[in-house]
Amino acid sequence: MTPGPRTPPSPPWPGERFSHEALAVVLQVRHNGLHVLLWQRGAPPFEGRWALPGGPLGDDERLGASVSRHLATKVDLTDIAYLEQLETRSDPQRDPRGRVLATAYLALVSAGADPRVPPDTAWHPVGDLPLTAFDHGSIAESGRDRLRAKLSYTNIGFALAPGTFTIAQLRDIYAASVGHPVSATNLQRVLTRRGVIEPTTAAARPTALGGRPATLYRFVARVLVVTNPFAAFRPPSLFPASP
Amino acid sequence: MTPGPRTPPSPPWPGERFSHEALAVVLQVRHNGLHVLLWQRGAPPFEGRWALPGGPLGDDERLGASVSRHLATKVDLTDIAYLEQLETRSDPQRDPRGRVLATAYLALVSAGADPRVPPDTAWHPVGDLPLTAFDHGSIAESGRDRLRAKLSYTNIGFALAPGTFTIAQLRDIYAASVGHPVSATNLQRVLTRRGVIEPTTAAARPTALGGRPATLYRFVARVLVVTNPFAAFRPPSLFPASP
DNA sequence: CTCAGTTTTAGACTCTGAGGCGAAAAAGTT
DNA sequence: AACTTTTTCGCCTCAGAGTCTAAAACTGAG
Repeated sequence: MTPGPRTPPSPPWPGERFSHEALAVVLQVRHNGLHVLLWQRGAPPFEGRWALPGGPLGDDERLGASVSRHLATKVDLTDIAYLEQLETRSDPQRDPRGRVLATAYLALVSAGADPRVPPDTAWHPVGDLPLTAFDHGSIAESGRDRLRAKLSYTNIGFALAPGTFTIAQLRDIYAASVGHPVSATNLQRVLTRRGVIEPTTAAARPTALGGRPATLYRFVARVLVVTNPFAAFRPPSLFPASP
Repeated sequence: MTPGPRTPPSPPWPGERFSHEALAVVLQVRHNGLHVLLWQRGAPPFEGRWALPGGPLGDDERLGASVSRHLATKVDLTDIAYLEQLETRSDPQRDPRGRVLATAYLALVSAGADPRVPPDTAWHPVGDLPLTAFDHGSIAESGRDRLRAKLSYTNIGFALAPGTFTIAQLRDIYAASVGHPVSATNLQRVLTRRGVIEPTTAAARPTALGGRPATLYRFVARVLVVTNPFAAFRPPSLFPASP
């Protein structure tokens, strides 16, 4: 046997090398509003401004794993119900210290969960951000937009809602996320018809101050499923029948 | 005046540095099929296999510009009607020579254009790819899926169709892209109702062998516009009227 | 213990608009 | 005049919006 790899000597990779960081837009519905997790920088540049959690990509690490690792120090990992790559920013000027590429992820935390976060981090309403560092403000908005779009044609709500919930709770979660009122009646009908949510058998009630106890619902699947929206572009069910 | 920048001395950026390349999934409808532009590697690794066009990110270059630059050597720049970032691949093993991050872009070329390409590059049916190098096969499929999804809820067809076209031509383009037959009748009504296409006044006919001359249509806008699909999640038009 | 009040769910209707499907009409060519 | 291809029209279905009402199930007062 010839020892070592069989690959012929390959030329060194021609390009430059770049610093790279993984960032997370962590979103959660709290207090009937959509919030994003930010931490306040304690050192220049942008000292005092708020930044997305994240950090440098590890030597032998994939980007998704890197986000998870960095988030582990900010929020409990098990609280992240969904993670999806958003986009990669490459503006050479985006970091005044030098060039750093950044790949941003969208991370969702279920409502109700209240992970411990370090003292320098806090949840901010995504519609009313504080002064942000770098390009993190626009990245956060990009994450918010992605979530809003996906809410309408996927079951991504599973990552925002607790494991079991009433329609009223779900309405509040959706309303907070999309940024405008949502009809509970329509929401219930549309989501059940699509097969996205289902009532639990042991429909019970958690608490209230009088009033009919609500049925508890749950999401049928807890992985992303897109509902085929436009019949216009589905494969036709019927073809001109052969004579 | 104090000379030089005012920023206090900042610590060096902590992370490693990574090679980074920009790749393009260049799609075009040709011969009634959706094709992707690939070039055949002439050297290891993956010698003889087909790869996406692209190359190393430049020192002071943004990713989008890098794709354009690398494409310029493969196809005429002006033939790229649309460019959009797809995703960033970070598997440490994706290149056997060493770690290279790759950011892929989706690039669309209008049907009818026939850019000169170098001798080692060729168009391949995206539904029947040859042996591909690295993870380029799955990236190409990812681009195809993105295009298919966007065809249904955006006007992205403007980048696939020539400046002016008949409904029949457009039907063929859509059918080739989505991979199944499309009804010309429905396509015309849906796209005009959405305000995506419009008939040209000088509706004329190019050629045929008998038959009614077709009206020439054009896309109203040649930048991406998404049509708000789900009224379910639009802001409600009516509120419970105050008494 | 019962009854009134409250709160919320759940279901019944109707209405609208988008899209699917098929056939007739239009406008050329041979 | 026959043929061909495209356009246009009408009808049907279905998803979703919006409104209203009945029913359910709890709280608290009498």
